[in-house]
Amino acid sequence: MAVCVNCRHHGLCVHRVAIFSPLSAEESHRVAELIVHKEYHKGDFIMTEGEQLSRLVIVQEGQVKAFRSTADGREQILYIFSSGDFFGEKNLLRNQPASYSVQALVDTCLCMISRSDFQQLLRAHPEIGMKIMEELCRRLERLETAVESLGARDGDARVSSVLLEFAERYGEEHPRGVLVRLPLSRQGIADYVGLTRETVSRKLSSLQAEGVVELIGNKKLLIIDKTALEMGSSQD
Amino acid sequence: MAVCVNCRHHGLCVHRVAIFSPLSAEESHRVAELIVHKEYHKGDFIMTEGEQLSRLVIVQEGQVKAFRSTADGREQILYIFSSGDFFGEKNLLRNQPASYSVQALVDTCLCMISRSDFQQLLRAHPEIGMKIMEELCRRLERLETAVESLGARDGDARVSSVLLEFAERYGEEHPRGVLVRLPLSRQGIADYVGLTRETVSRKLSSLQAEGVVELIGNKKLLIIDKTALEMGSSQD
DNA sequence: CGAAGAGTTGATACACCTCAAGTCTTGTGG
DNA sequence: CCACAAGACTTGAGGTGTATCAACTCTTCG
Repeated sequence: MAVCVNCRHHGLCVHRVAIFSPLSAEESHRVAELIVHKEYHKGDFIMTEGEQLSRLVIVQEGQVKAFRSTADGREQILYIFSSGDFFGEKNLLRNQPASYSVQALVDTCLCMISRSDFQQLLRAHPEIGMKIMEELCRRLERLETAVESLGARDGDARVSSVLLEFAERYGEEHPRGVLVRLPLSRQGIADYVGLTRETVSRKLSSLQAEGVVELIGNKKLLIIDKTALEMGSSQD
Repeated sequence: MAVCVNCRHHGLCVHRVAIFSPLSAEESHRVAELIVHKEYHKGDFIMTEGEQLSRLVIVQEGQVKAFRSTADGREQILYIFSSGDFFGEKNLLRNQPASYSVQALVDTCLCMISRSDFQQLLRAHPEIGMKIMEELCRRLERLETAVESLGARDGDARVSSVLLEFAERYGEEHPRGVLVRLPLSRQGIADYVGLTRETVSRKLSSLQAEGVVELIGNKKLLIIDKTALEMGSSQD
């Protein structure tokens, strides 16, 4: 694992991260000194449930999934972290082992700050604490929505709303709708919305048959009738 | 709604709340001056999804449920807040409308601090911010577990784990096991674990038939074989 | 004591899972 | 650049757990 190529080419990774926005230019440079870079390949594990982590990890480039494994071999995906997102804060703030595993979805470059540097930074800049709090609140709200989805909505609604979520985060304009590059495989989507691979496949096929979406290979999808998805995602 | 009787009888409610523990005795008294008390009866709504709240709310005495309502009339309970817990922080930190409704499960006394007083307090005592962050992390972890439960475990496992959760929080020693005062009705438990009233009832009956628990009326339950629940909660 | 609400139990329906076969996609080496 | 193999995805048939609907019982409280 070499030093991150991106950081050398594209300037300081510190600038990509919202929680460090309160820092001045000079301070950013000083923080950049504290950062360790690491590259991972698609499929590599970055951390494992139960592990005692001692760094804050920031996604510089790429995409990772955070998930829990159940006794019977299923996975439940909790978060998808992309460029600018961070994780490991729980371990630093409460000195607790990781509550989920993290695995690279594509080749990924990460930035890491040691516990002591992070805590010093927090003390020196309380506004960073505020930024982190805001992010934790955003994350709480996402999980609240996930709980509502998994607990009170049927499969169709869950698939519709995950497509809308992906469109929001990874979609781009297209003459006939919104083109979405899916961050997850069918199995991954299934692990995210609490269904099986086969069921997700069927739901997507019927959305296509209804003319709501168009499947483009396995990694892309075109949303033609966004309104239909919005109707469907809030359950009939 | 009169001034809270409990606060007058039992001293300052500020002392019950972990996030204010960094305050000195003198400061606690000053904070107590800022607090408004309100009483609610069982069933009263304390806040409603979408509402723009302008106070931090602390549960002084009693119990409330936080939940979301779906279009088809189902409810998904997200949290049960008891004495010492707080809510509304999301609205104050990010200036966002409430993402859930809150309703009193029993007669309840609440303490409220205005947005501006709270923000002043946060600025003056960054350690309070740290305490809040810790609590947010705890809440995140609870929701992560809930997502795993709802997404990847079957009904039996969910009922077993909710019983263990209640035992942890509301259980008391008993010669034959752990006696649990249930904070929720059957419908409430169903809304918490994503099942229906009838299914919860059946699961509880069969746990009783297996000798794992003993139902005592509708509001109490004796856990006889805790190990069996622990086995069952992690799925077979 | 009676009525209303909460809980239980049974019968049936249906959504999703499981298992299995087949197809499409992707990446690799000749 | 094509051929092939491995992996990912799709589709079908059948089984299962949970929802639904309905009748009934228990609890609570005026």
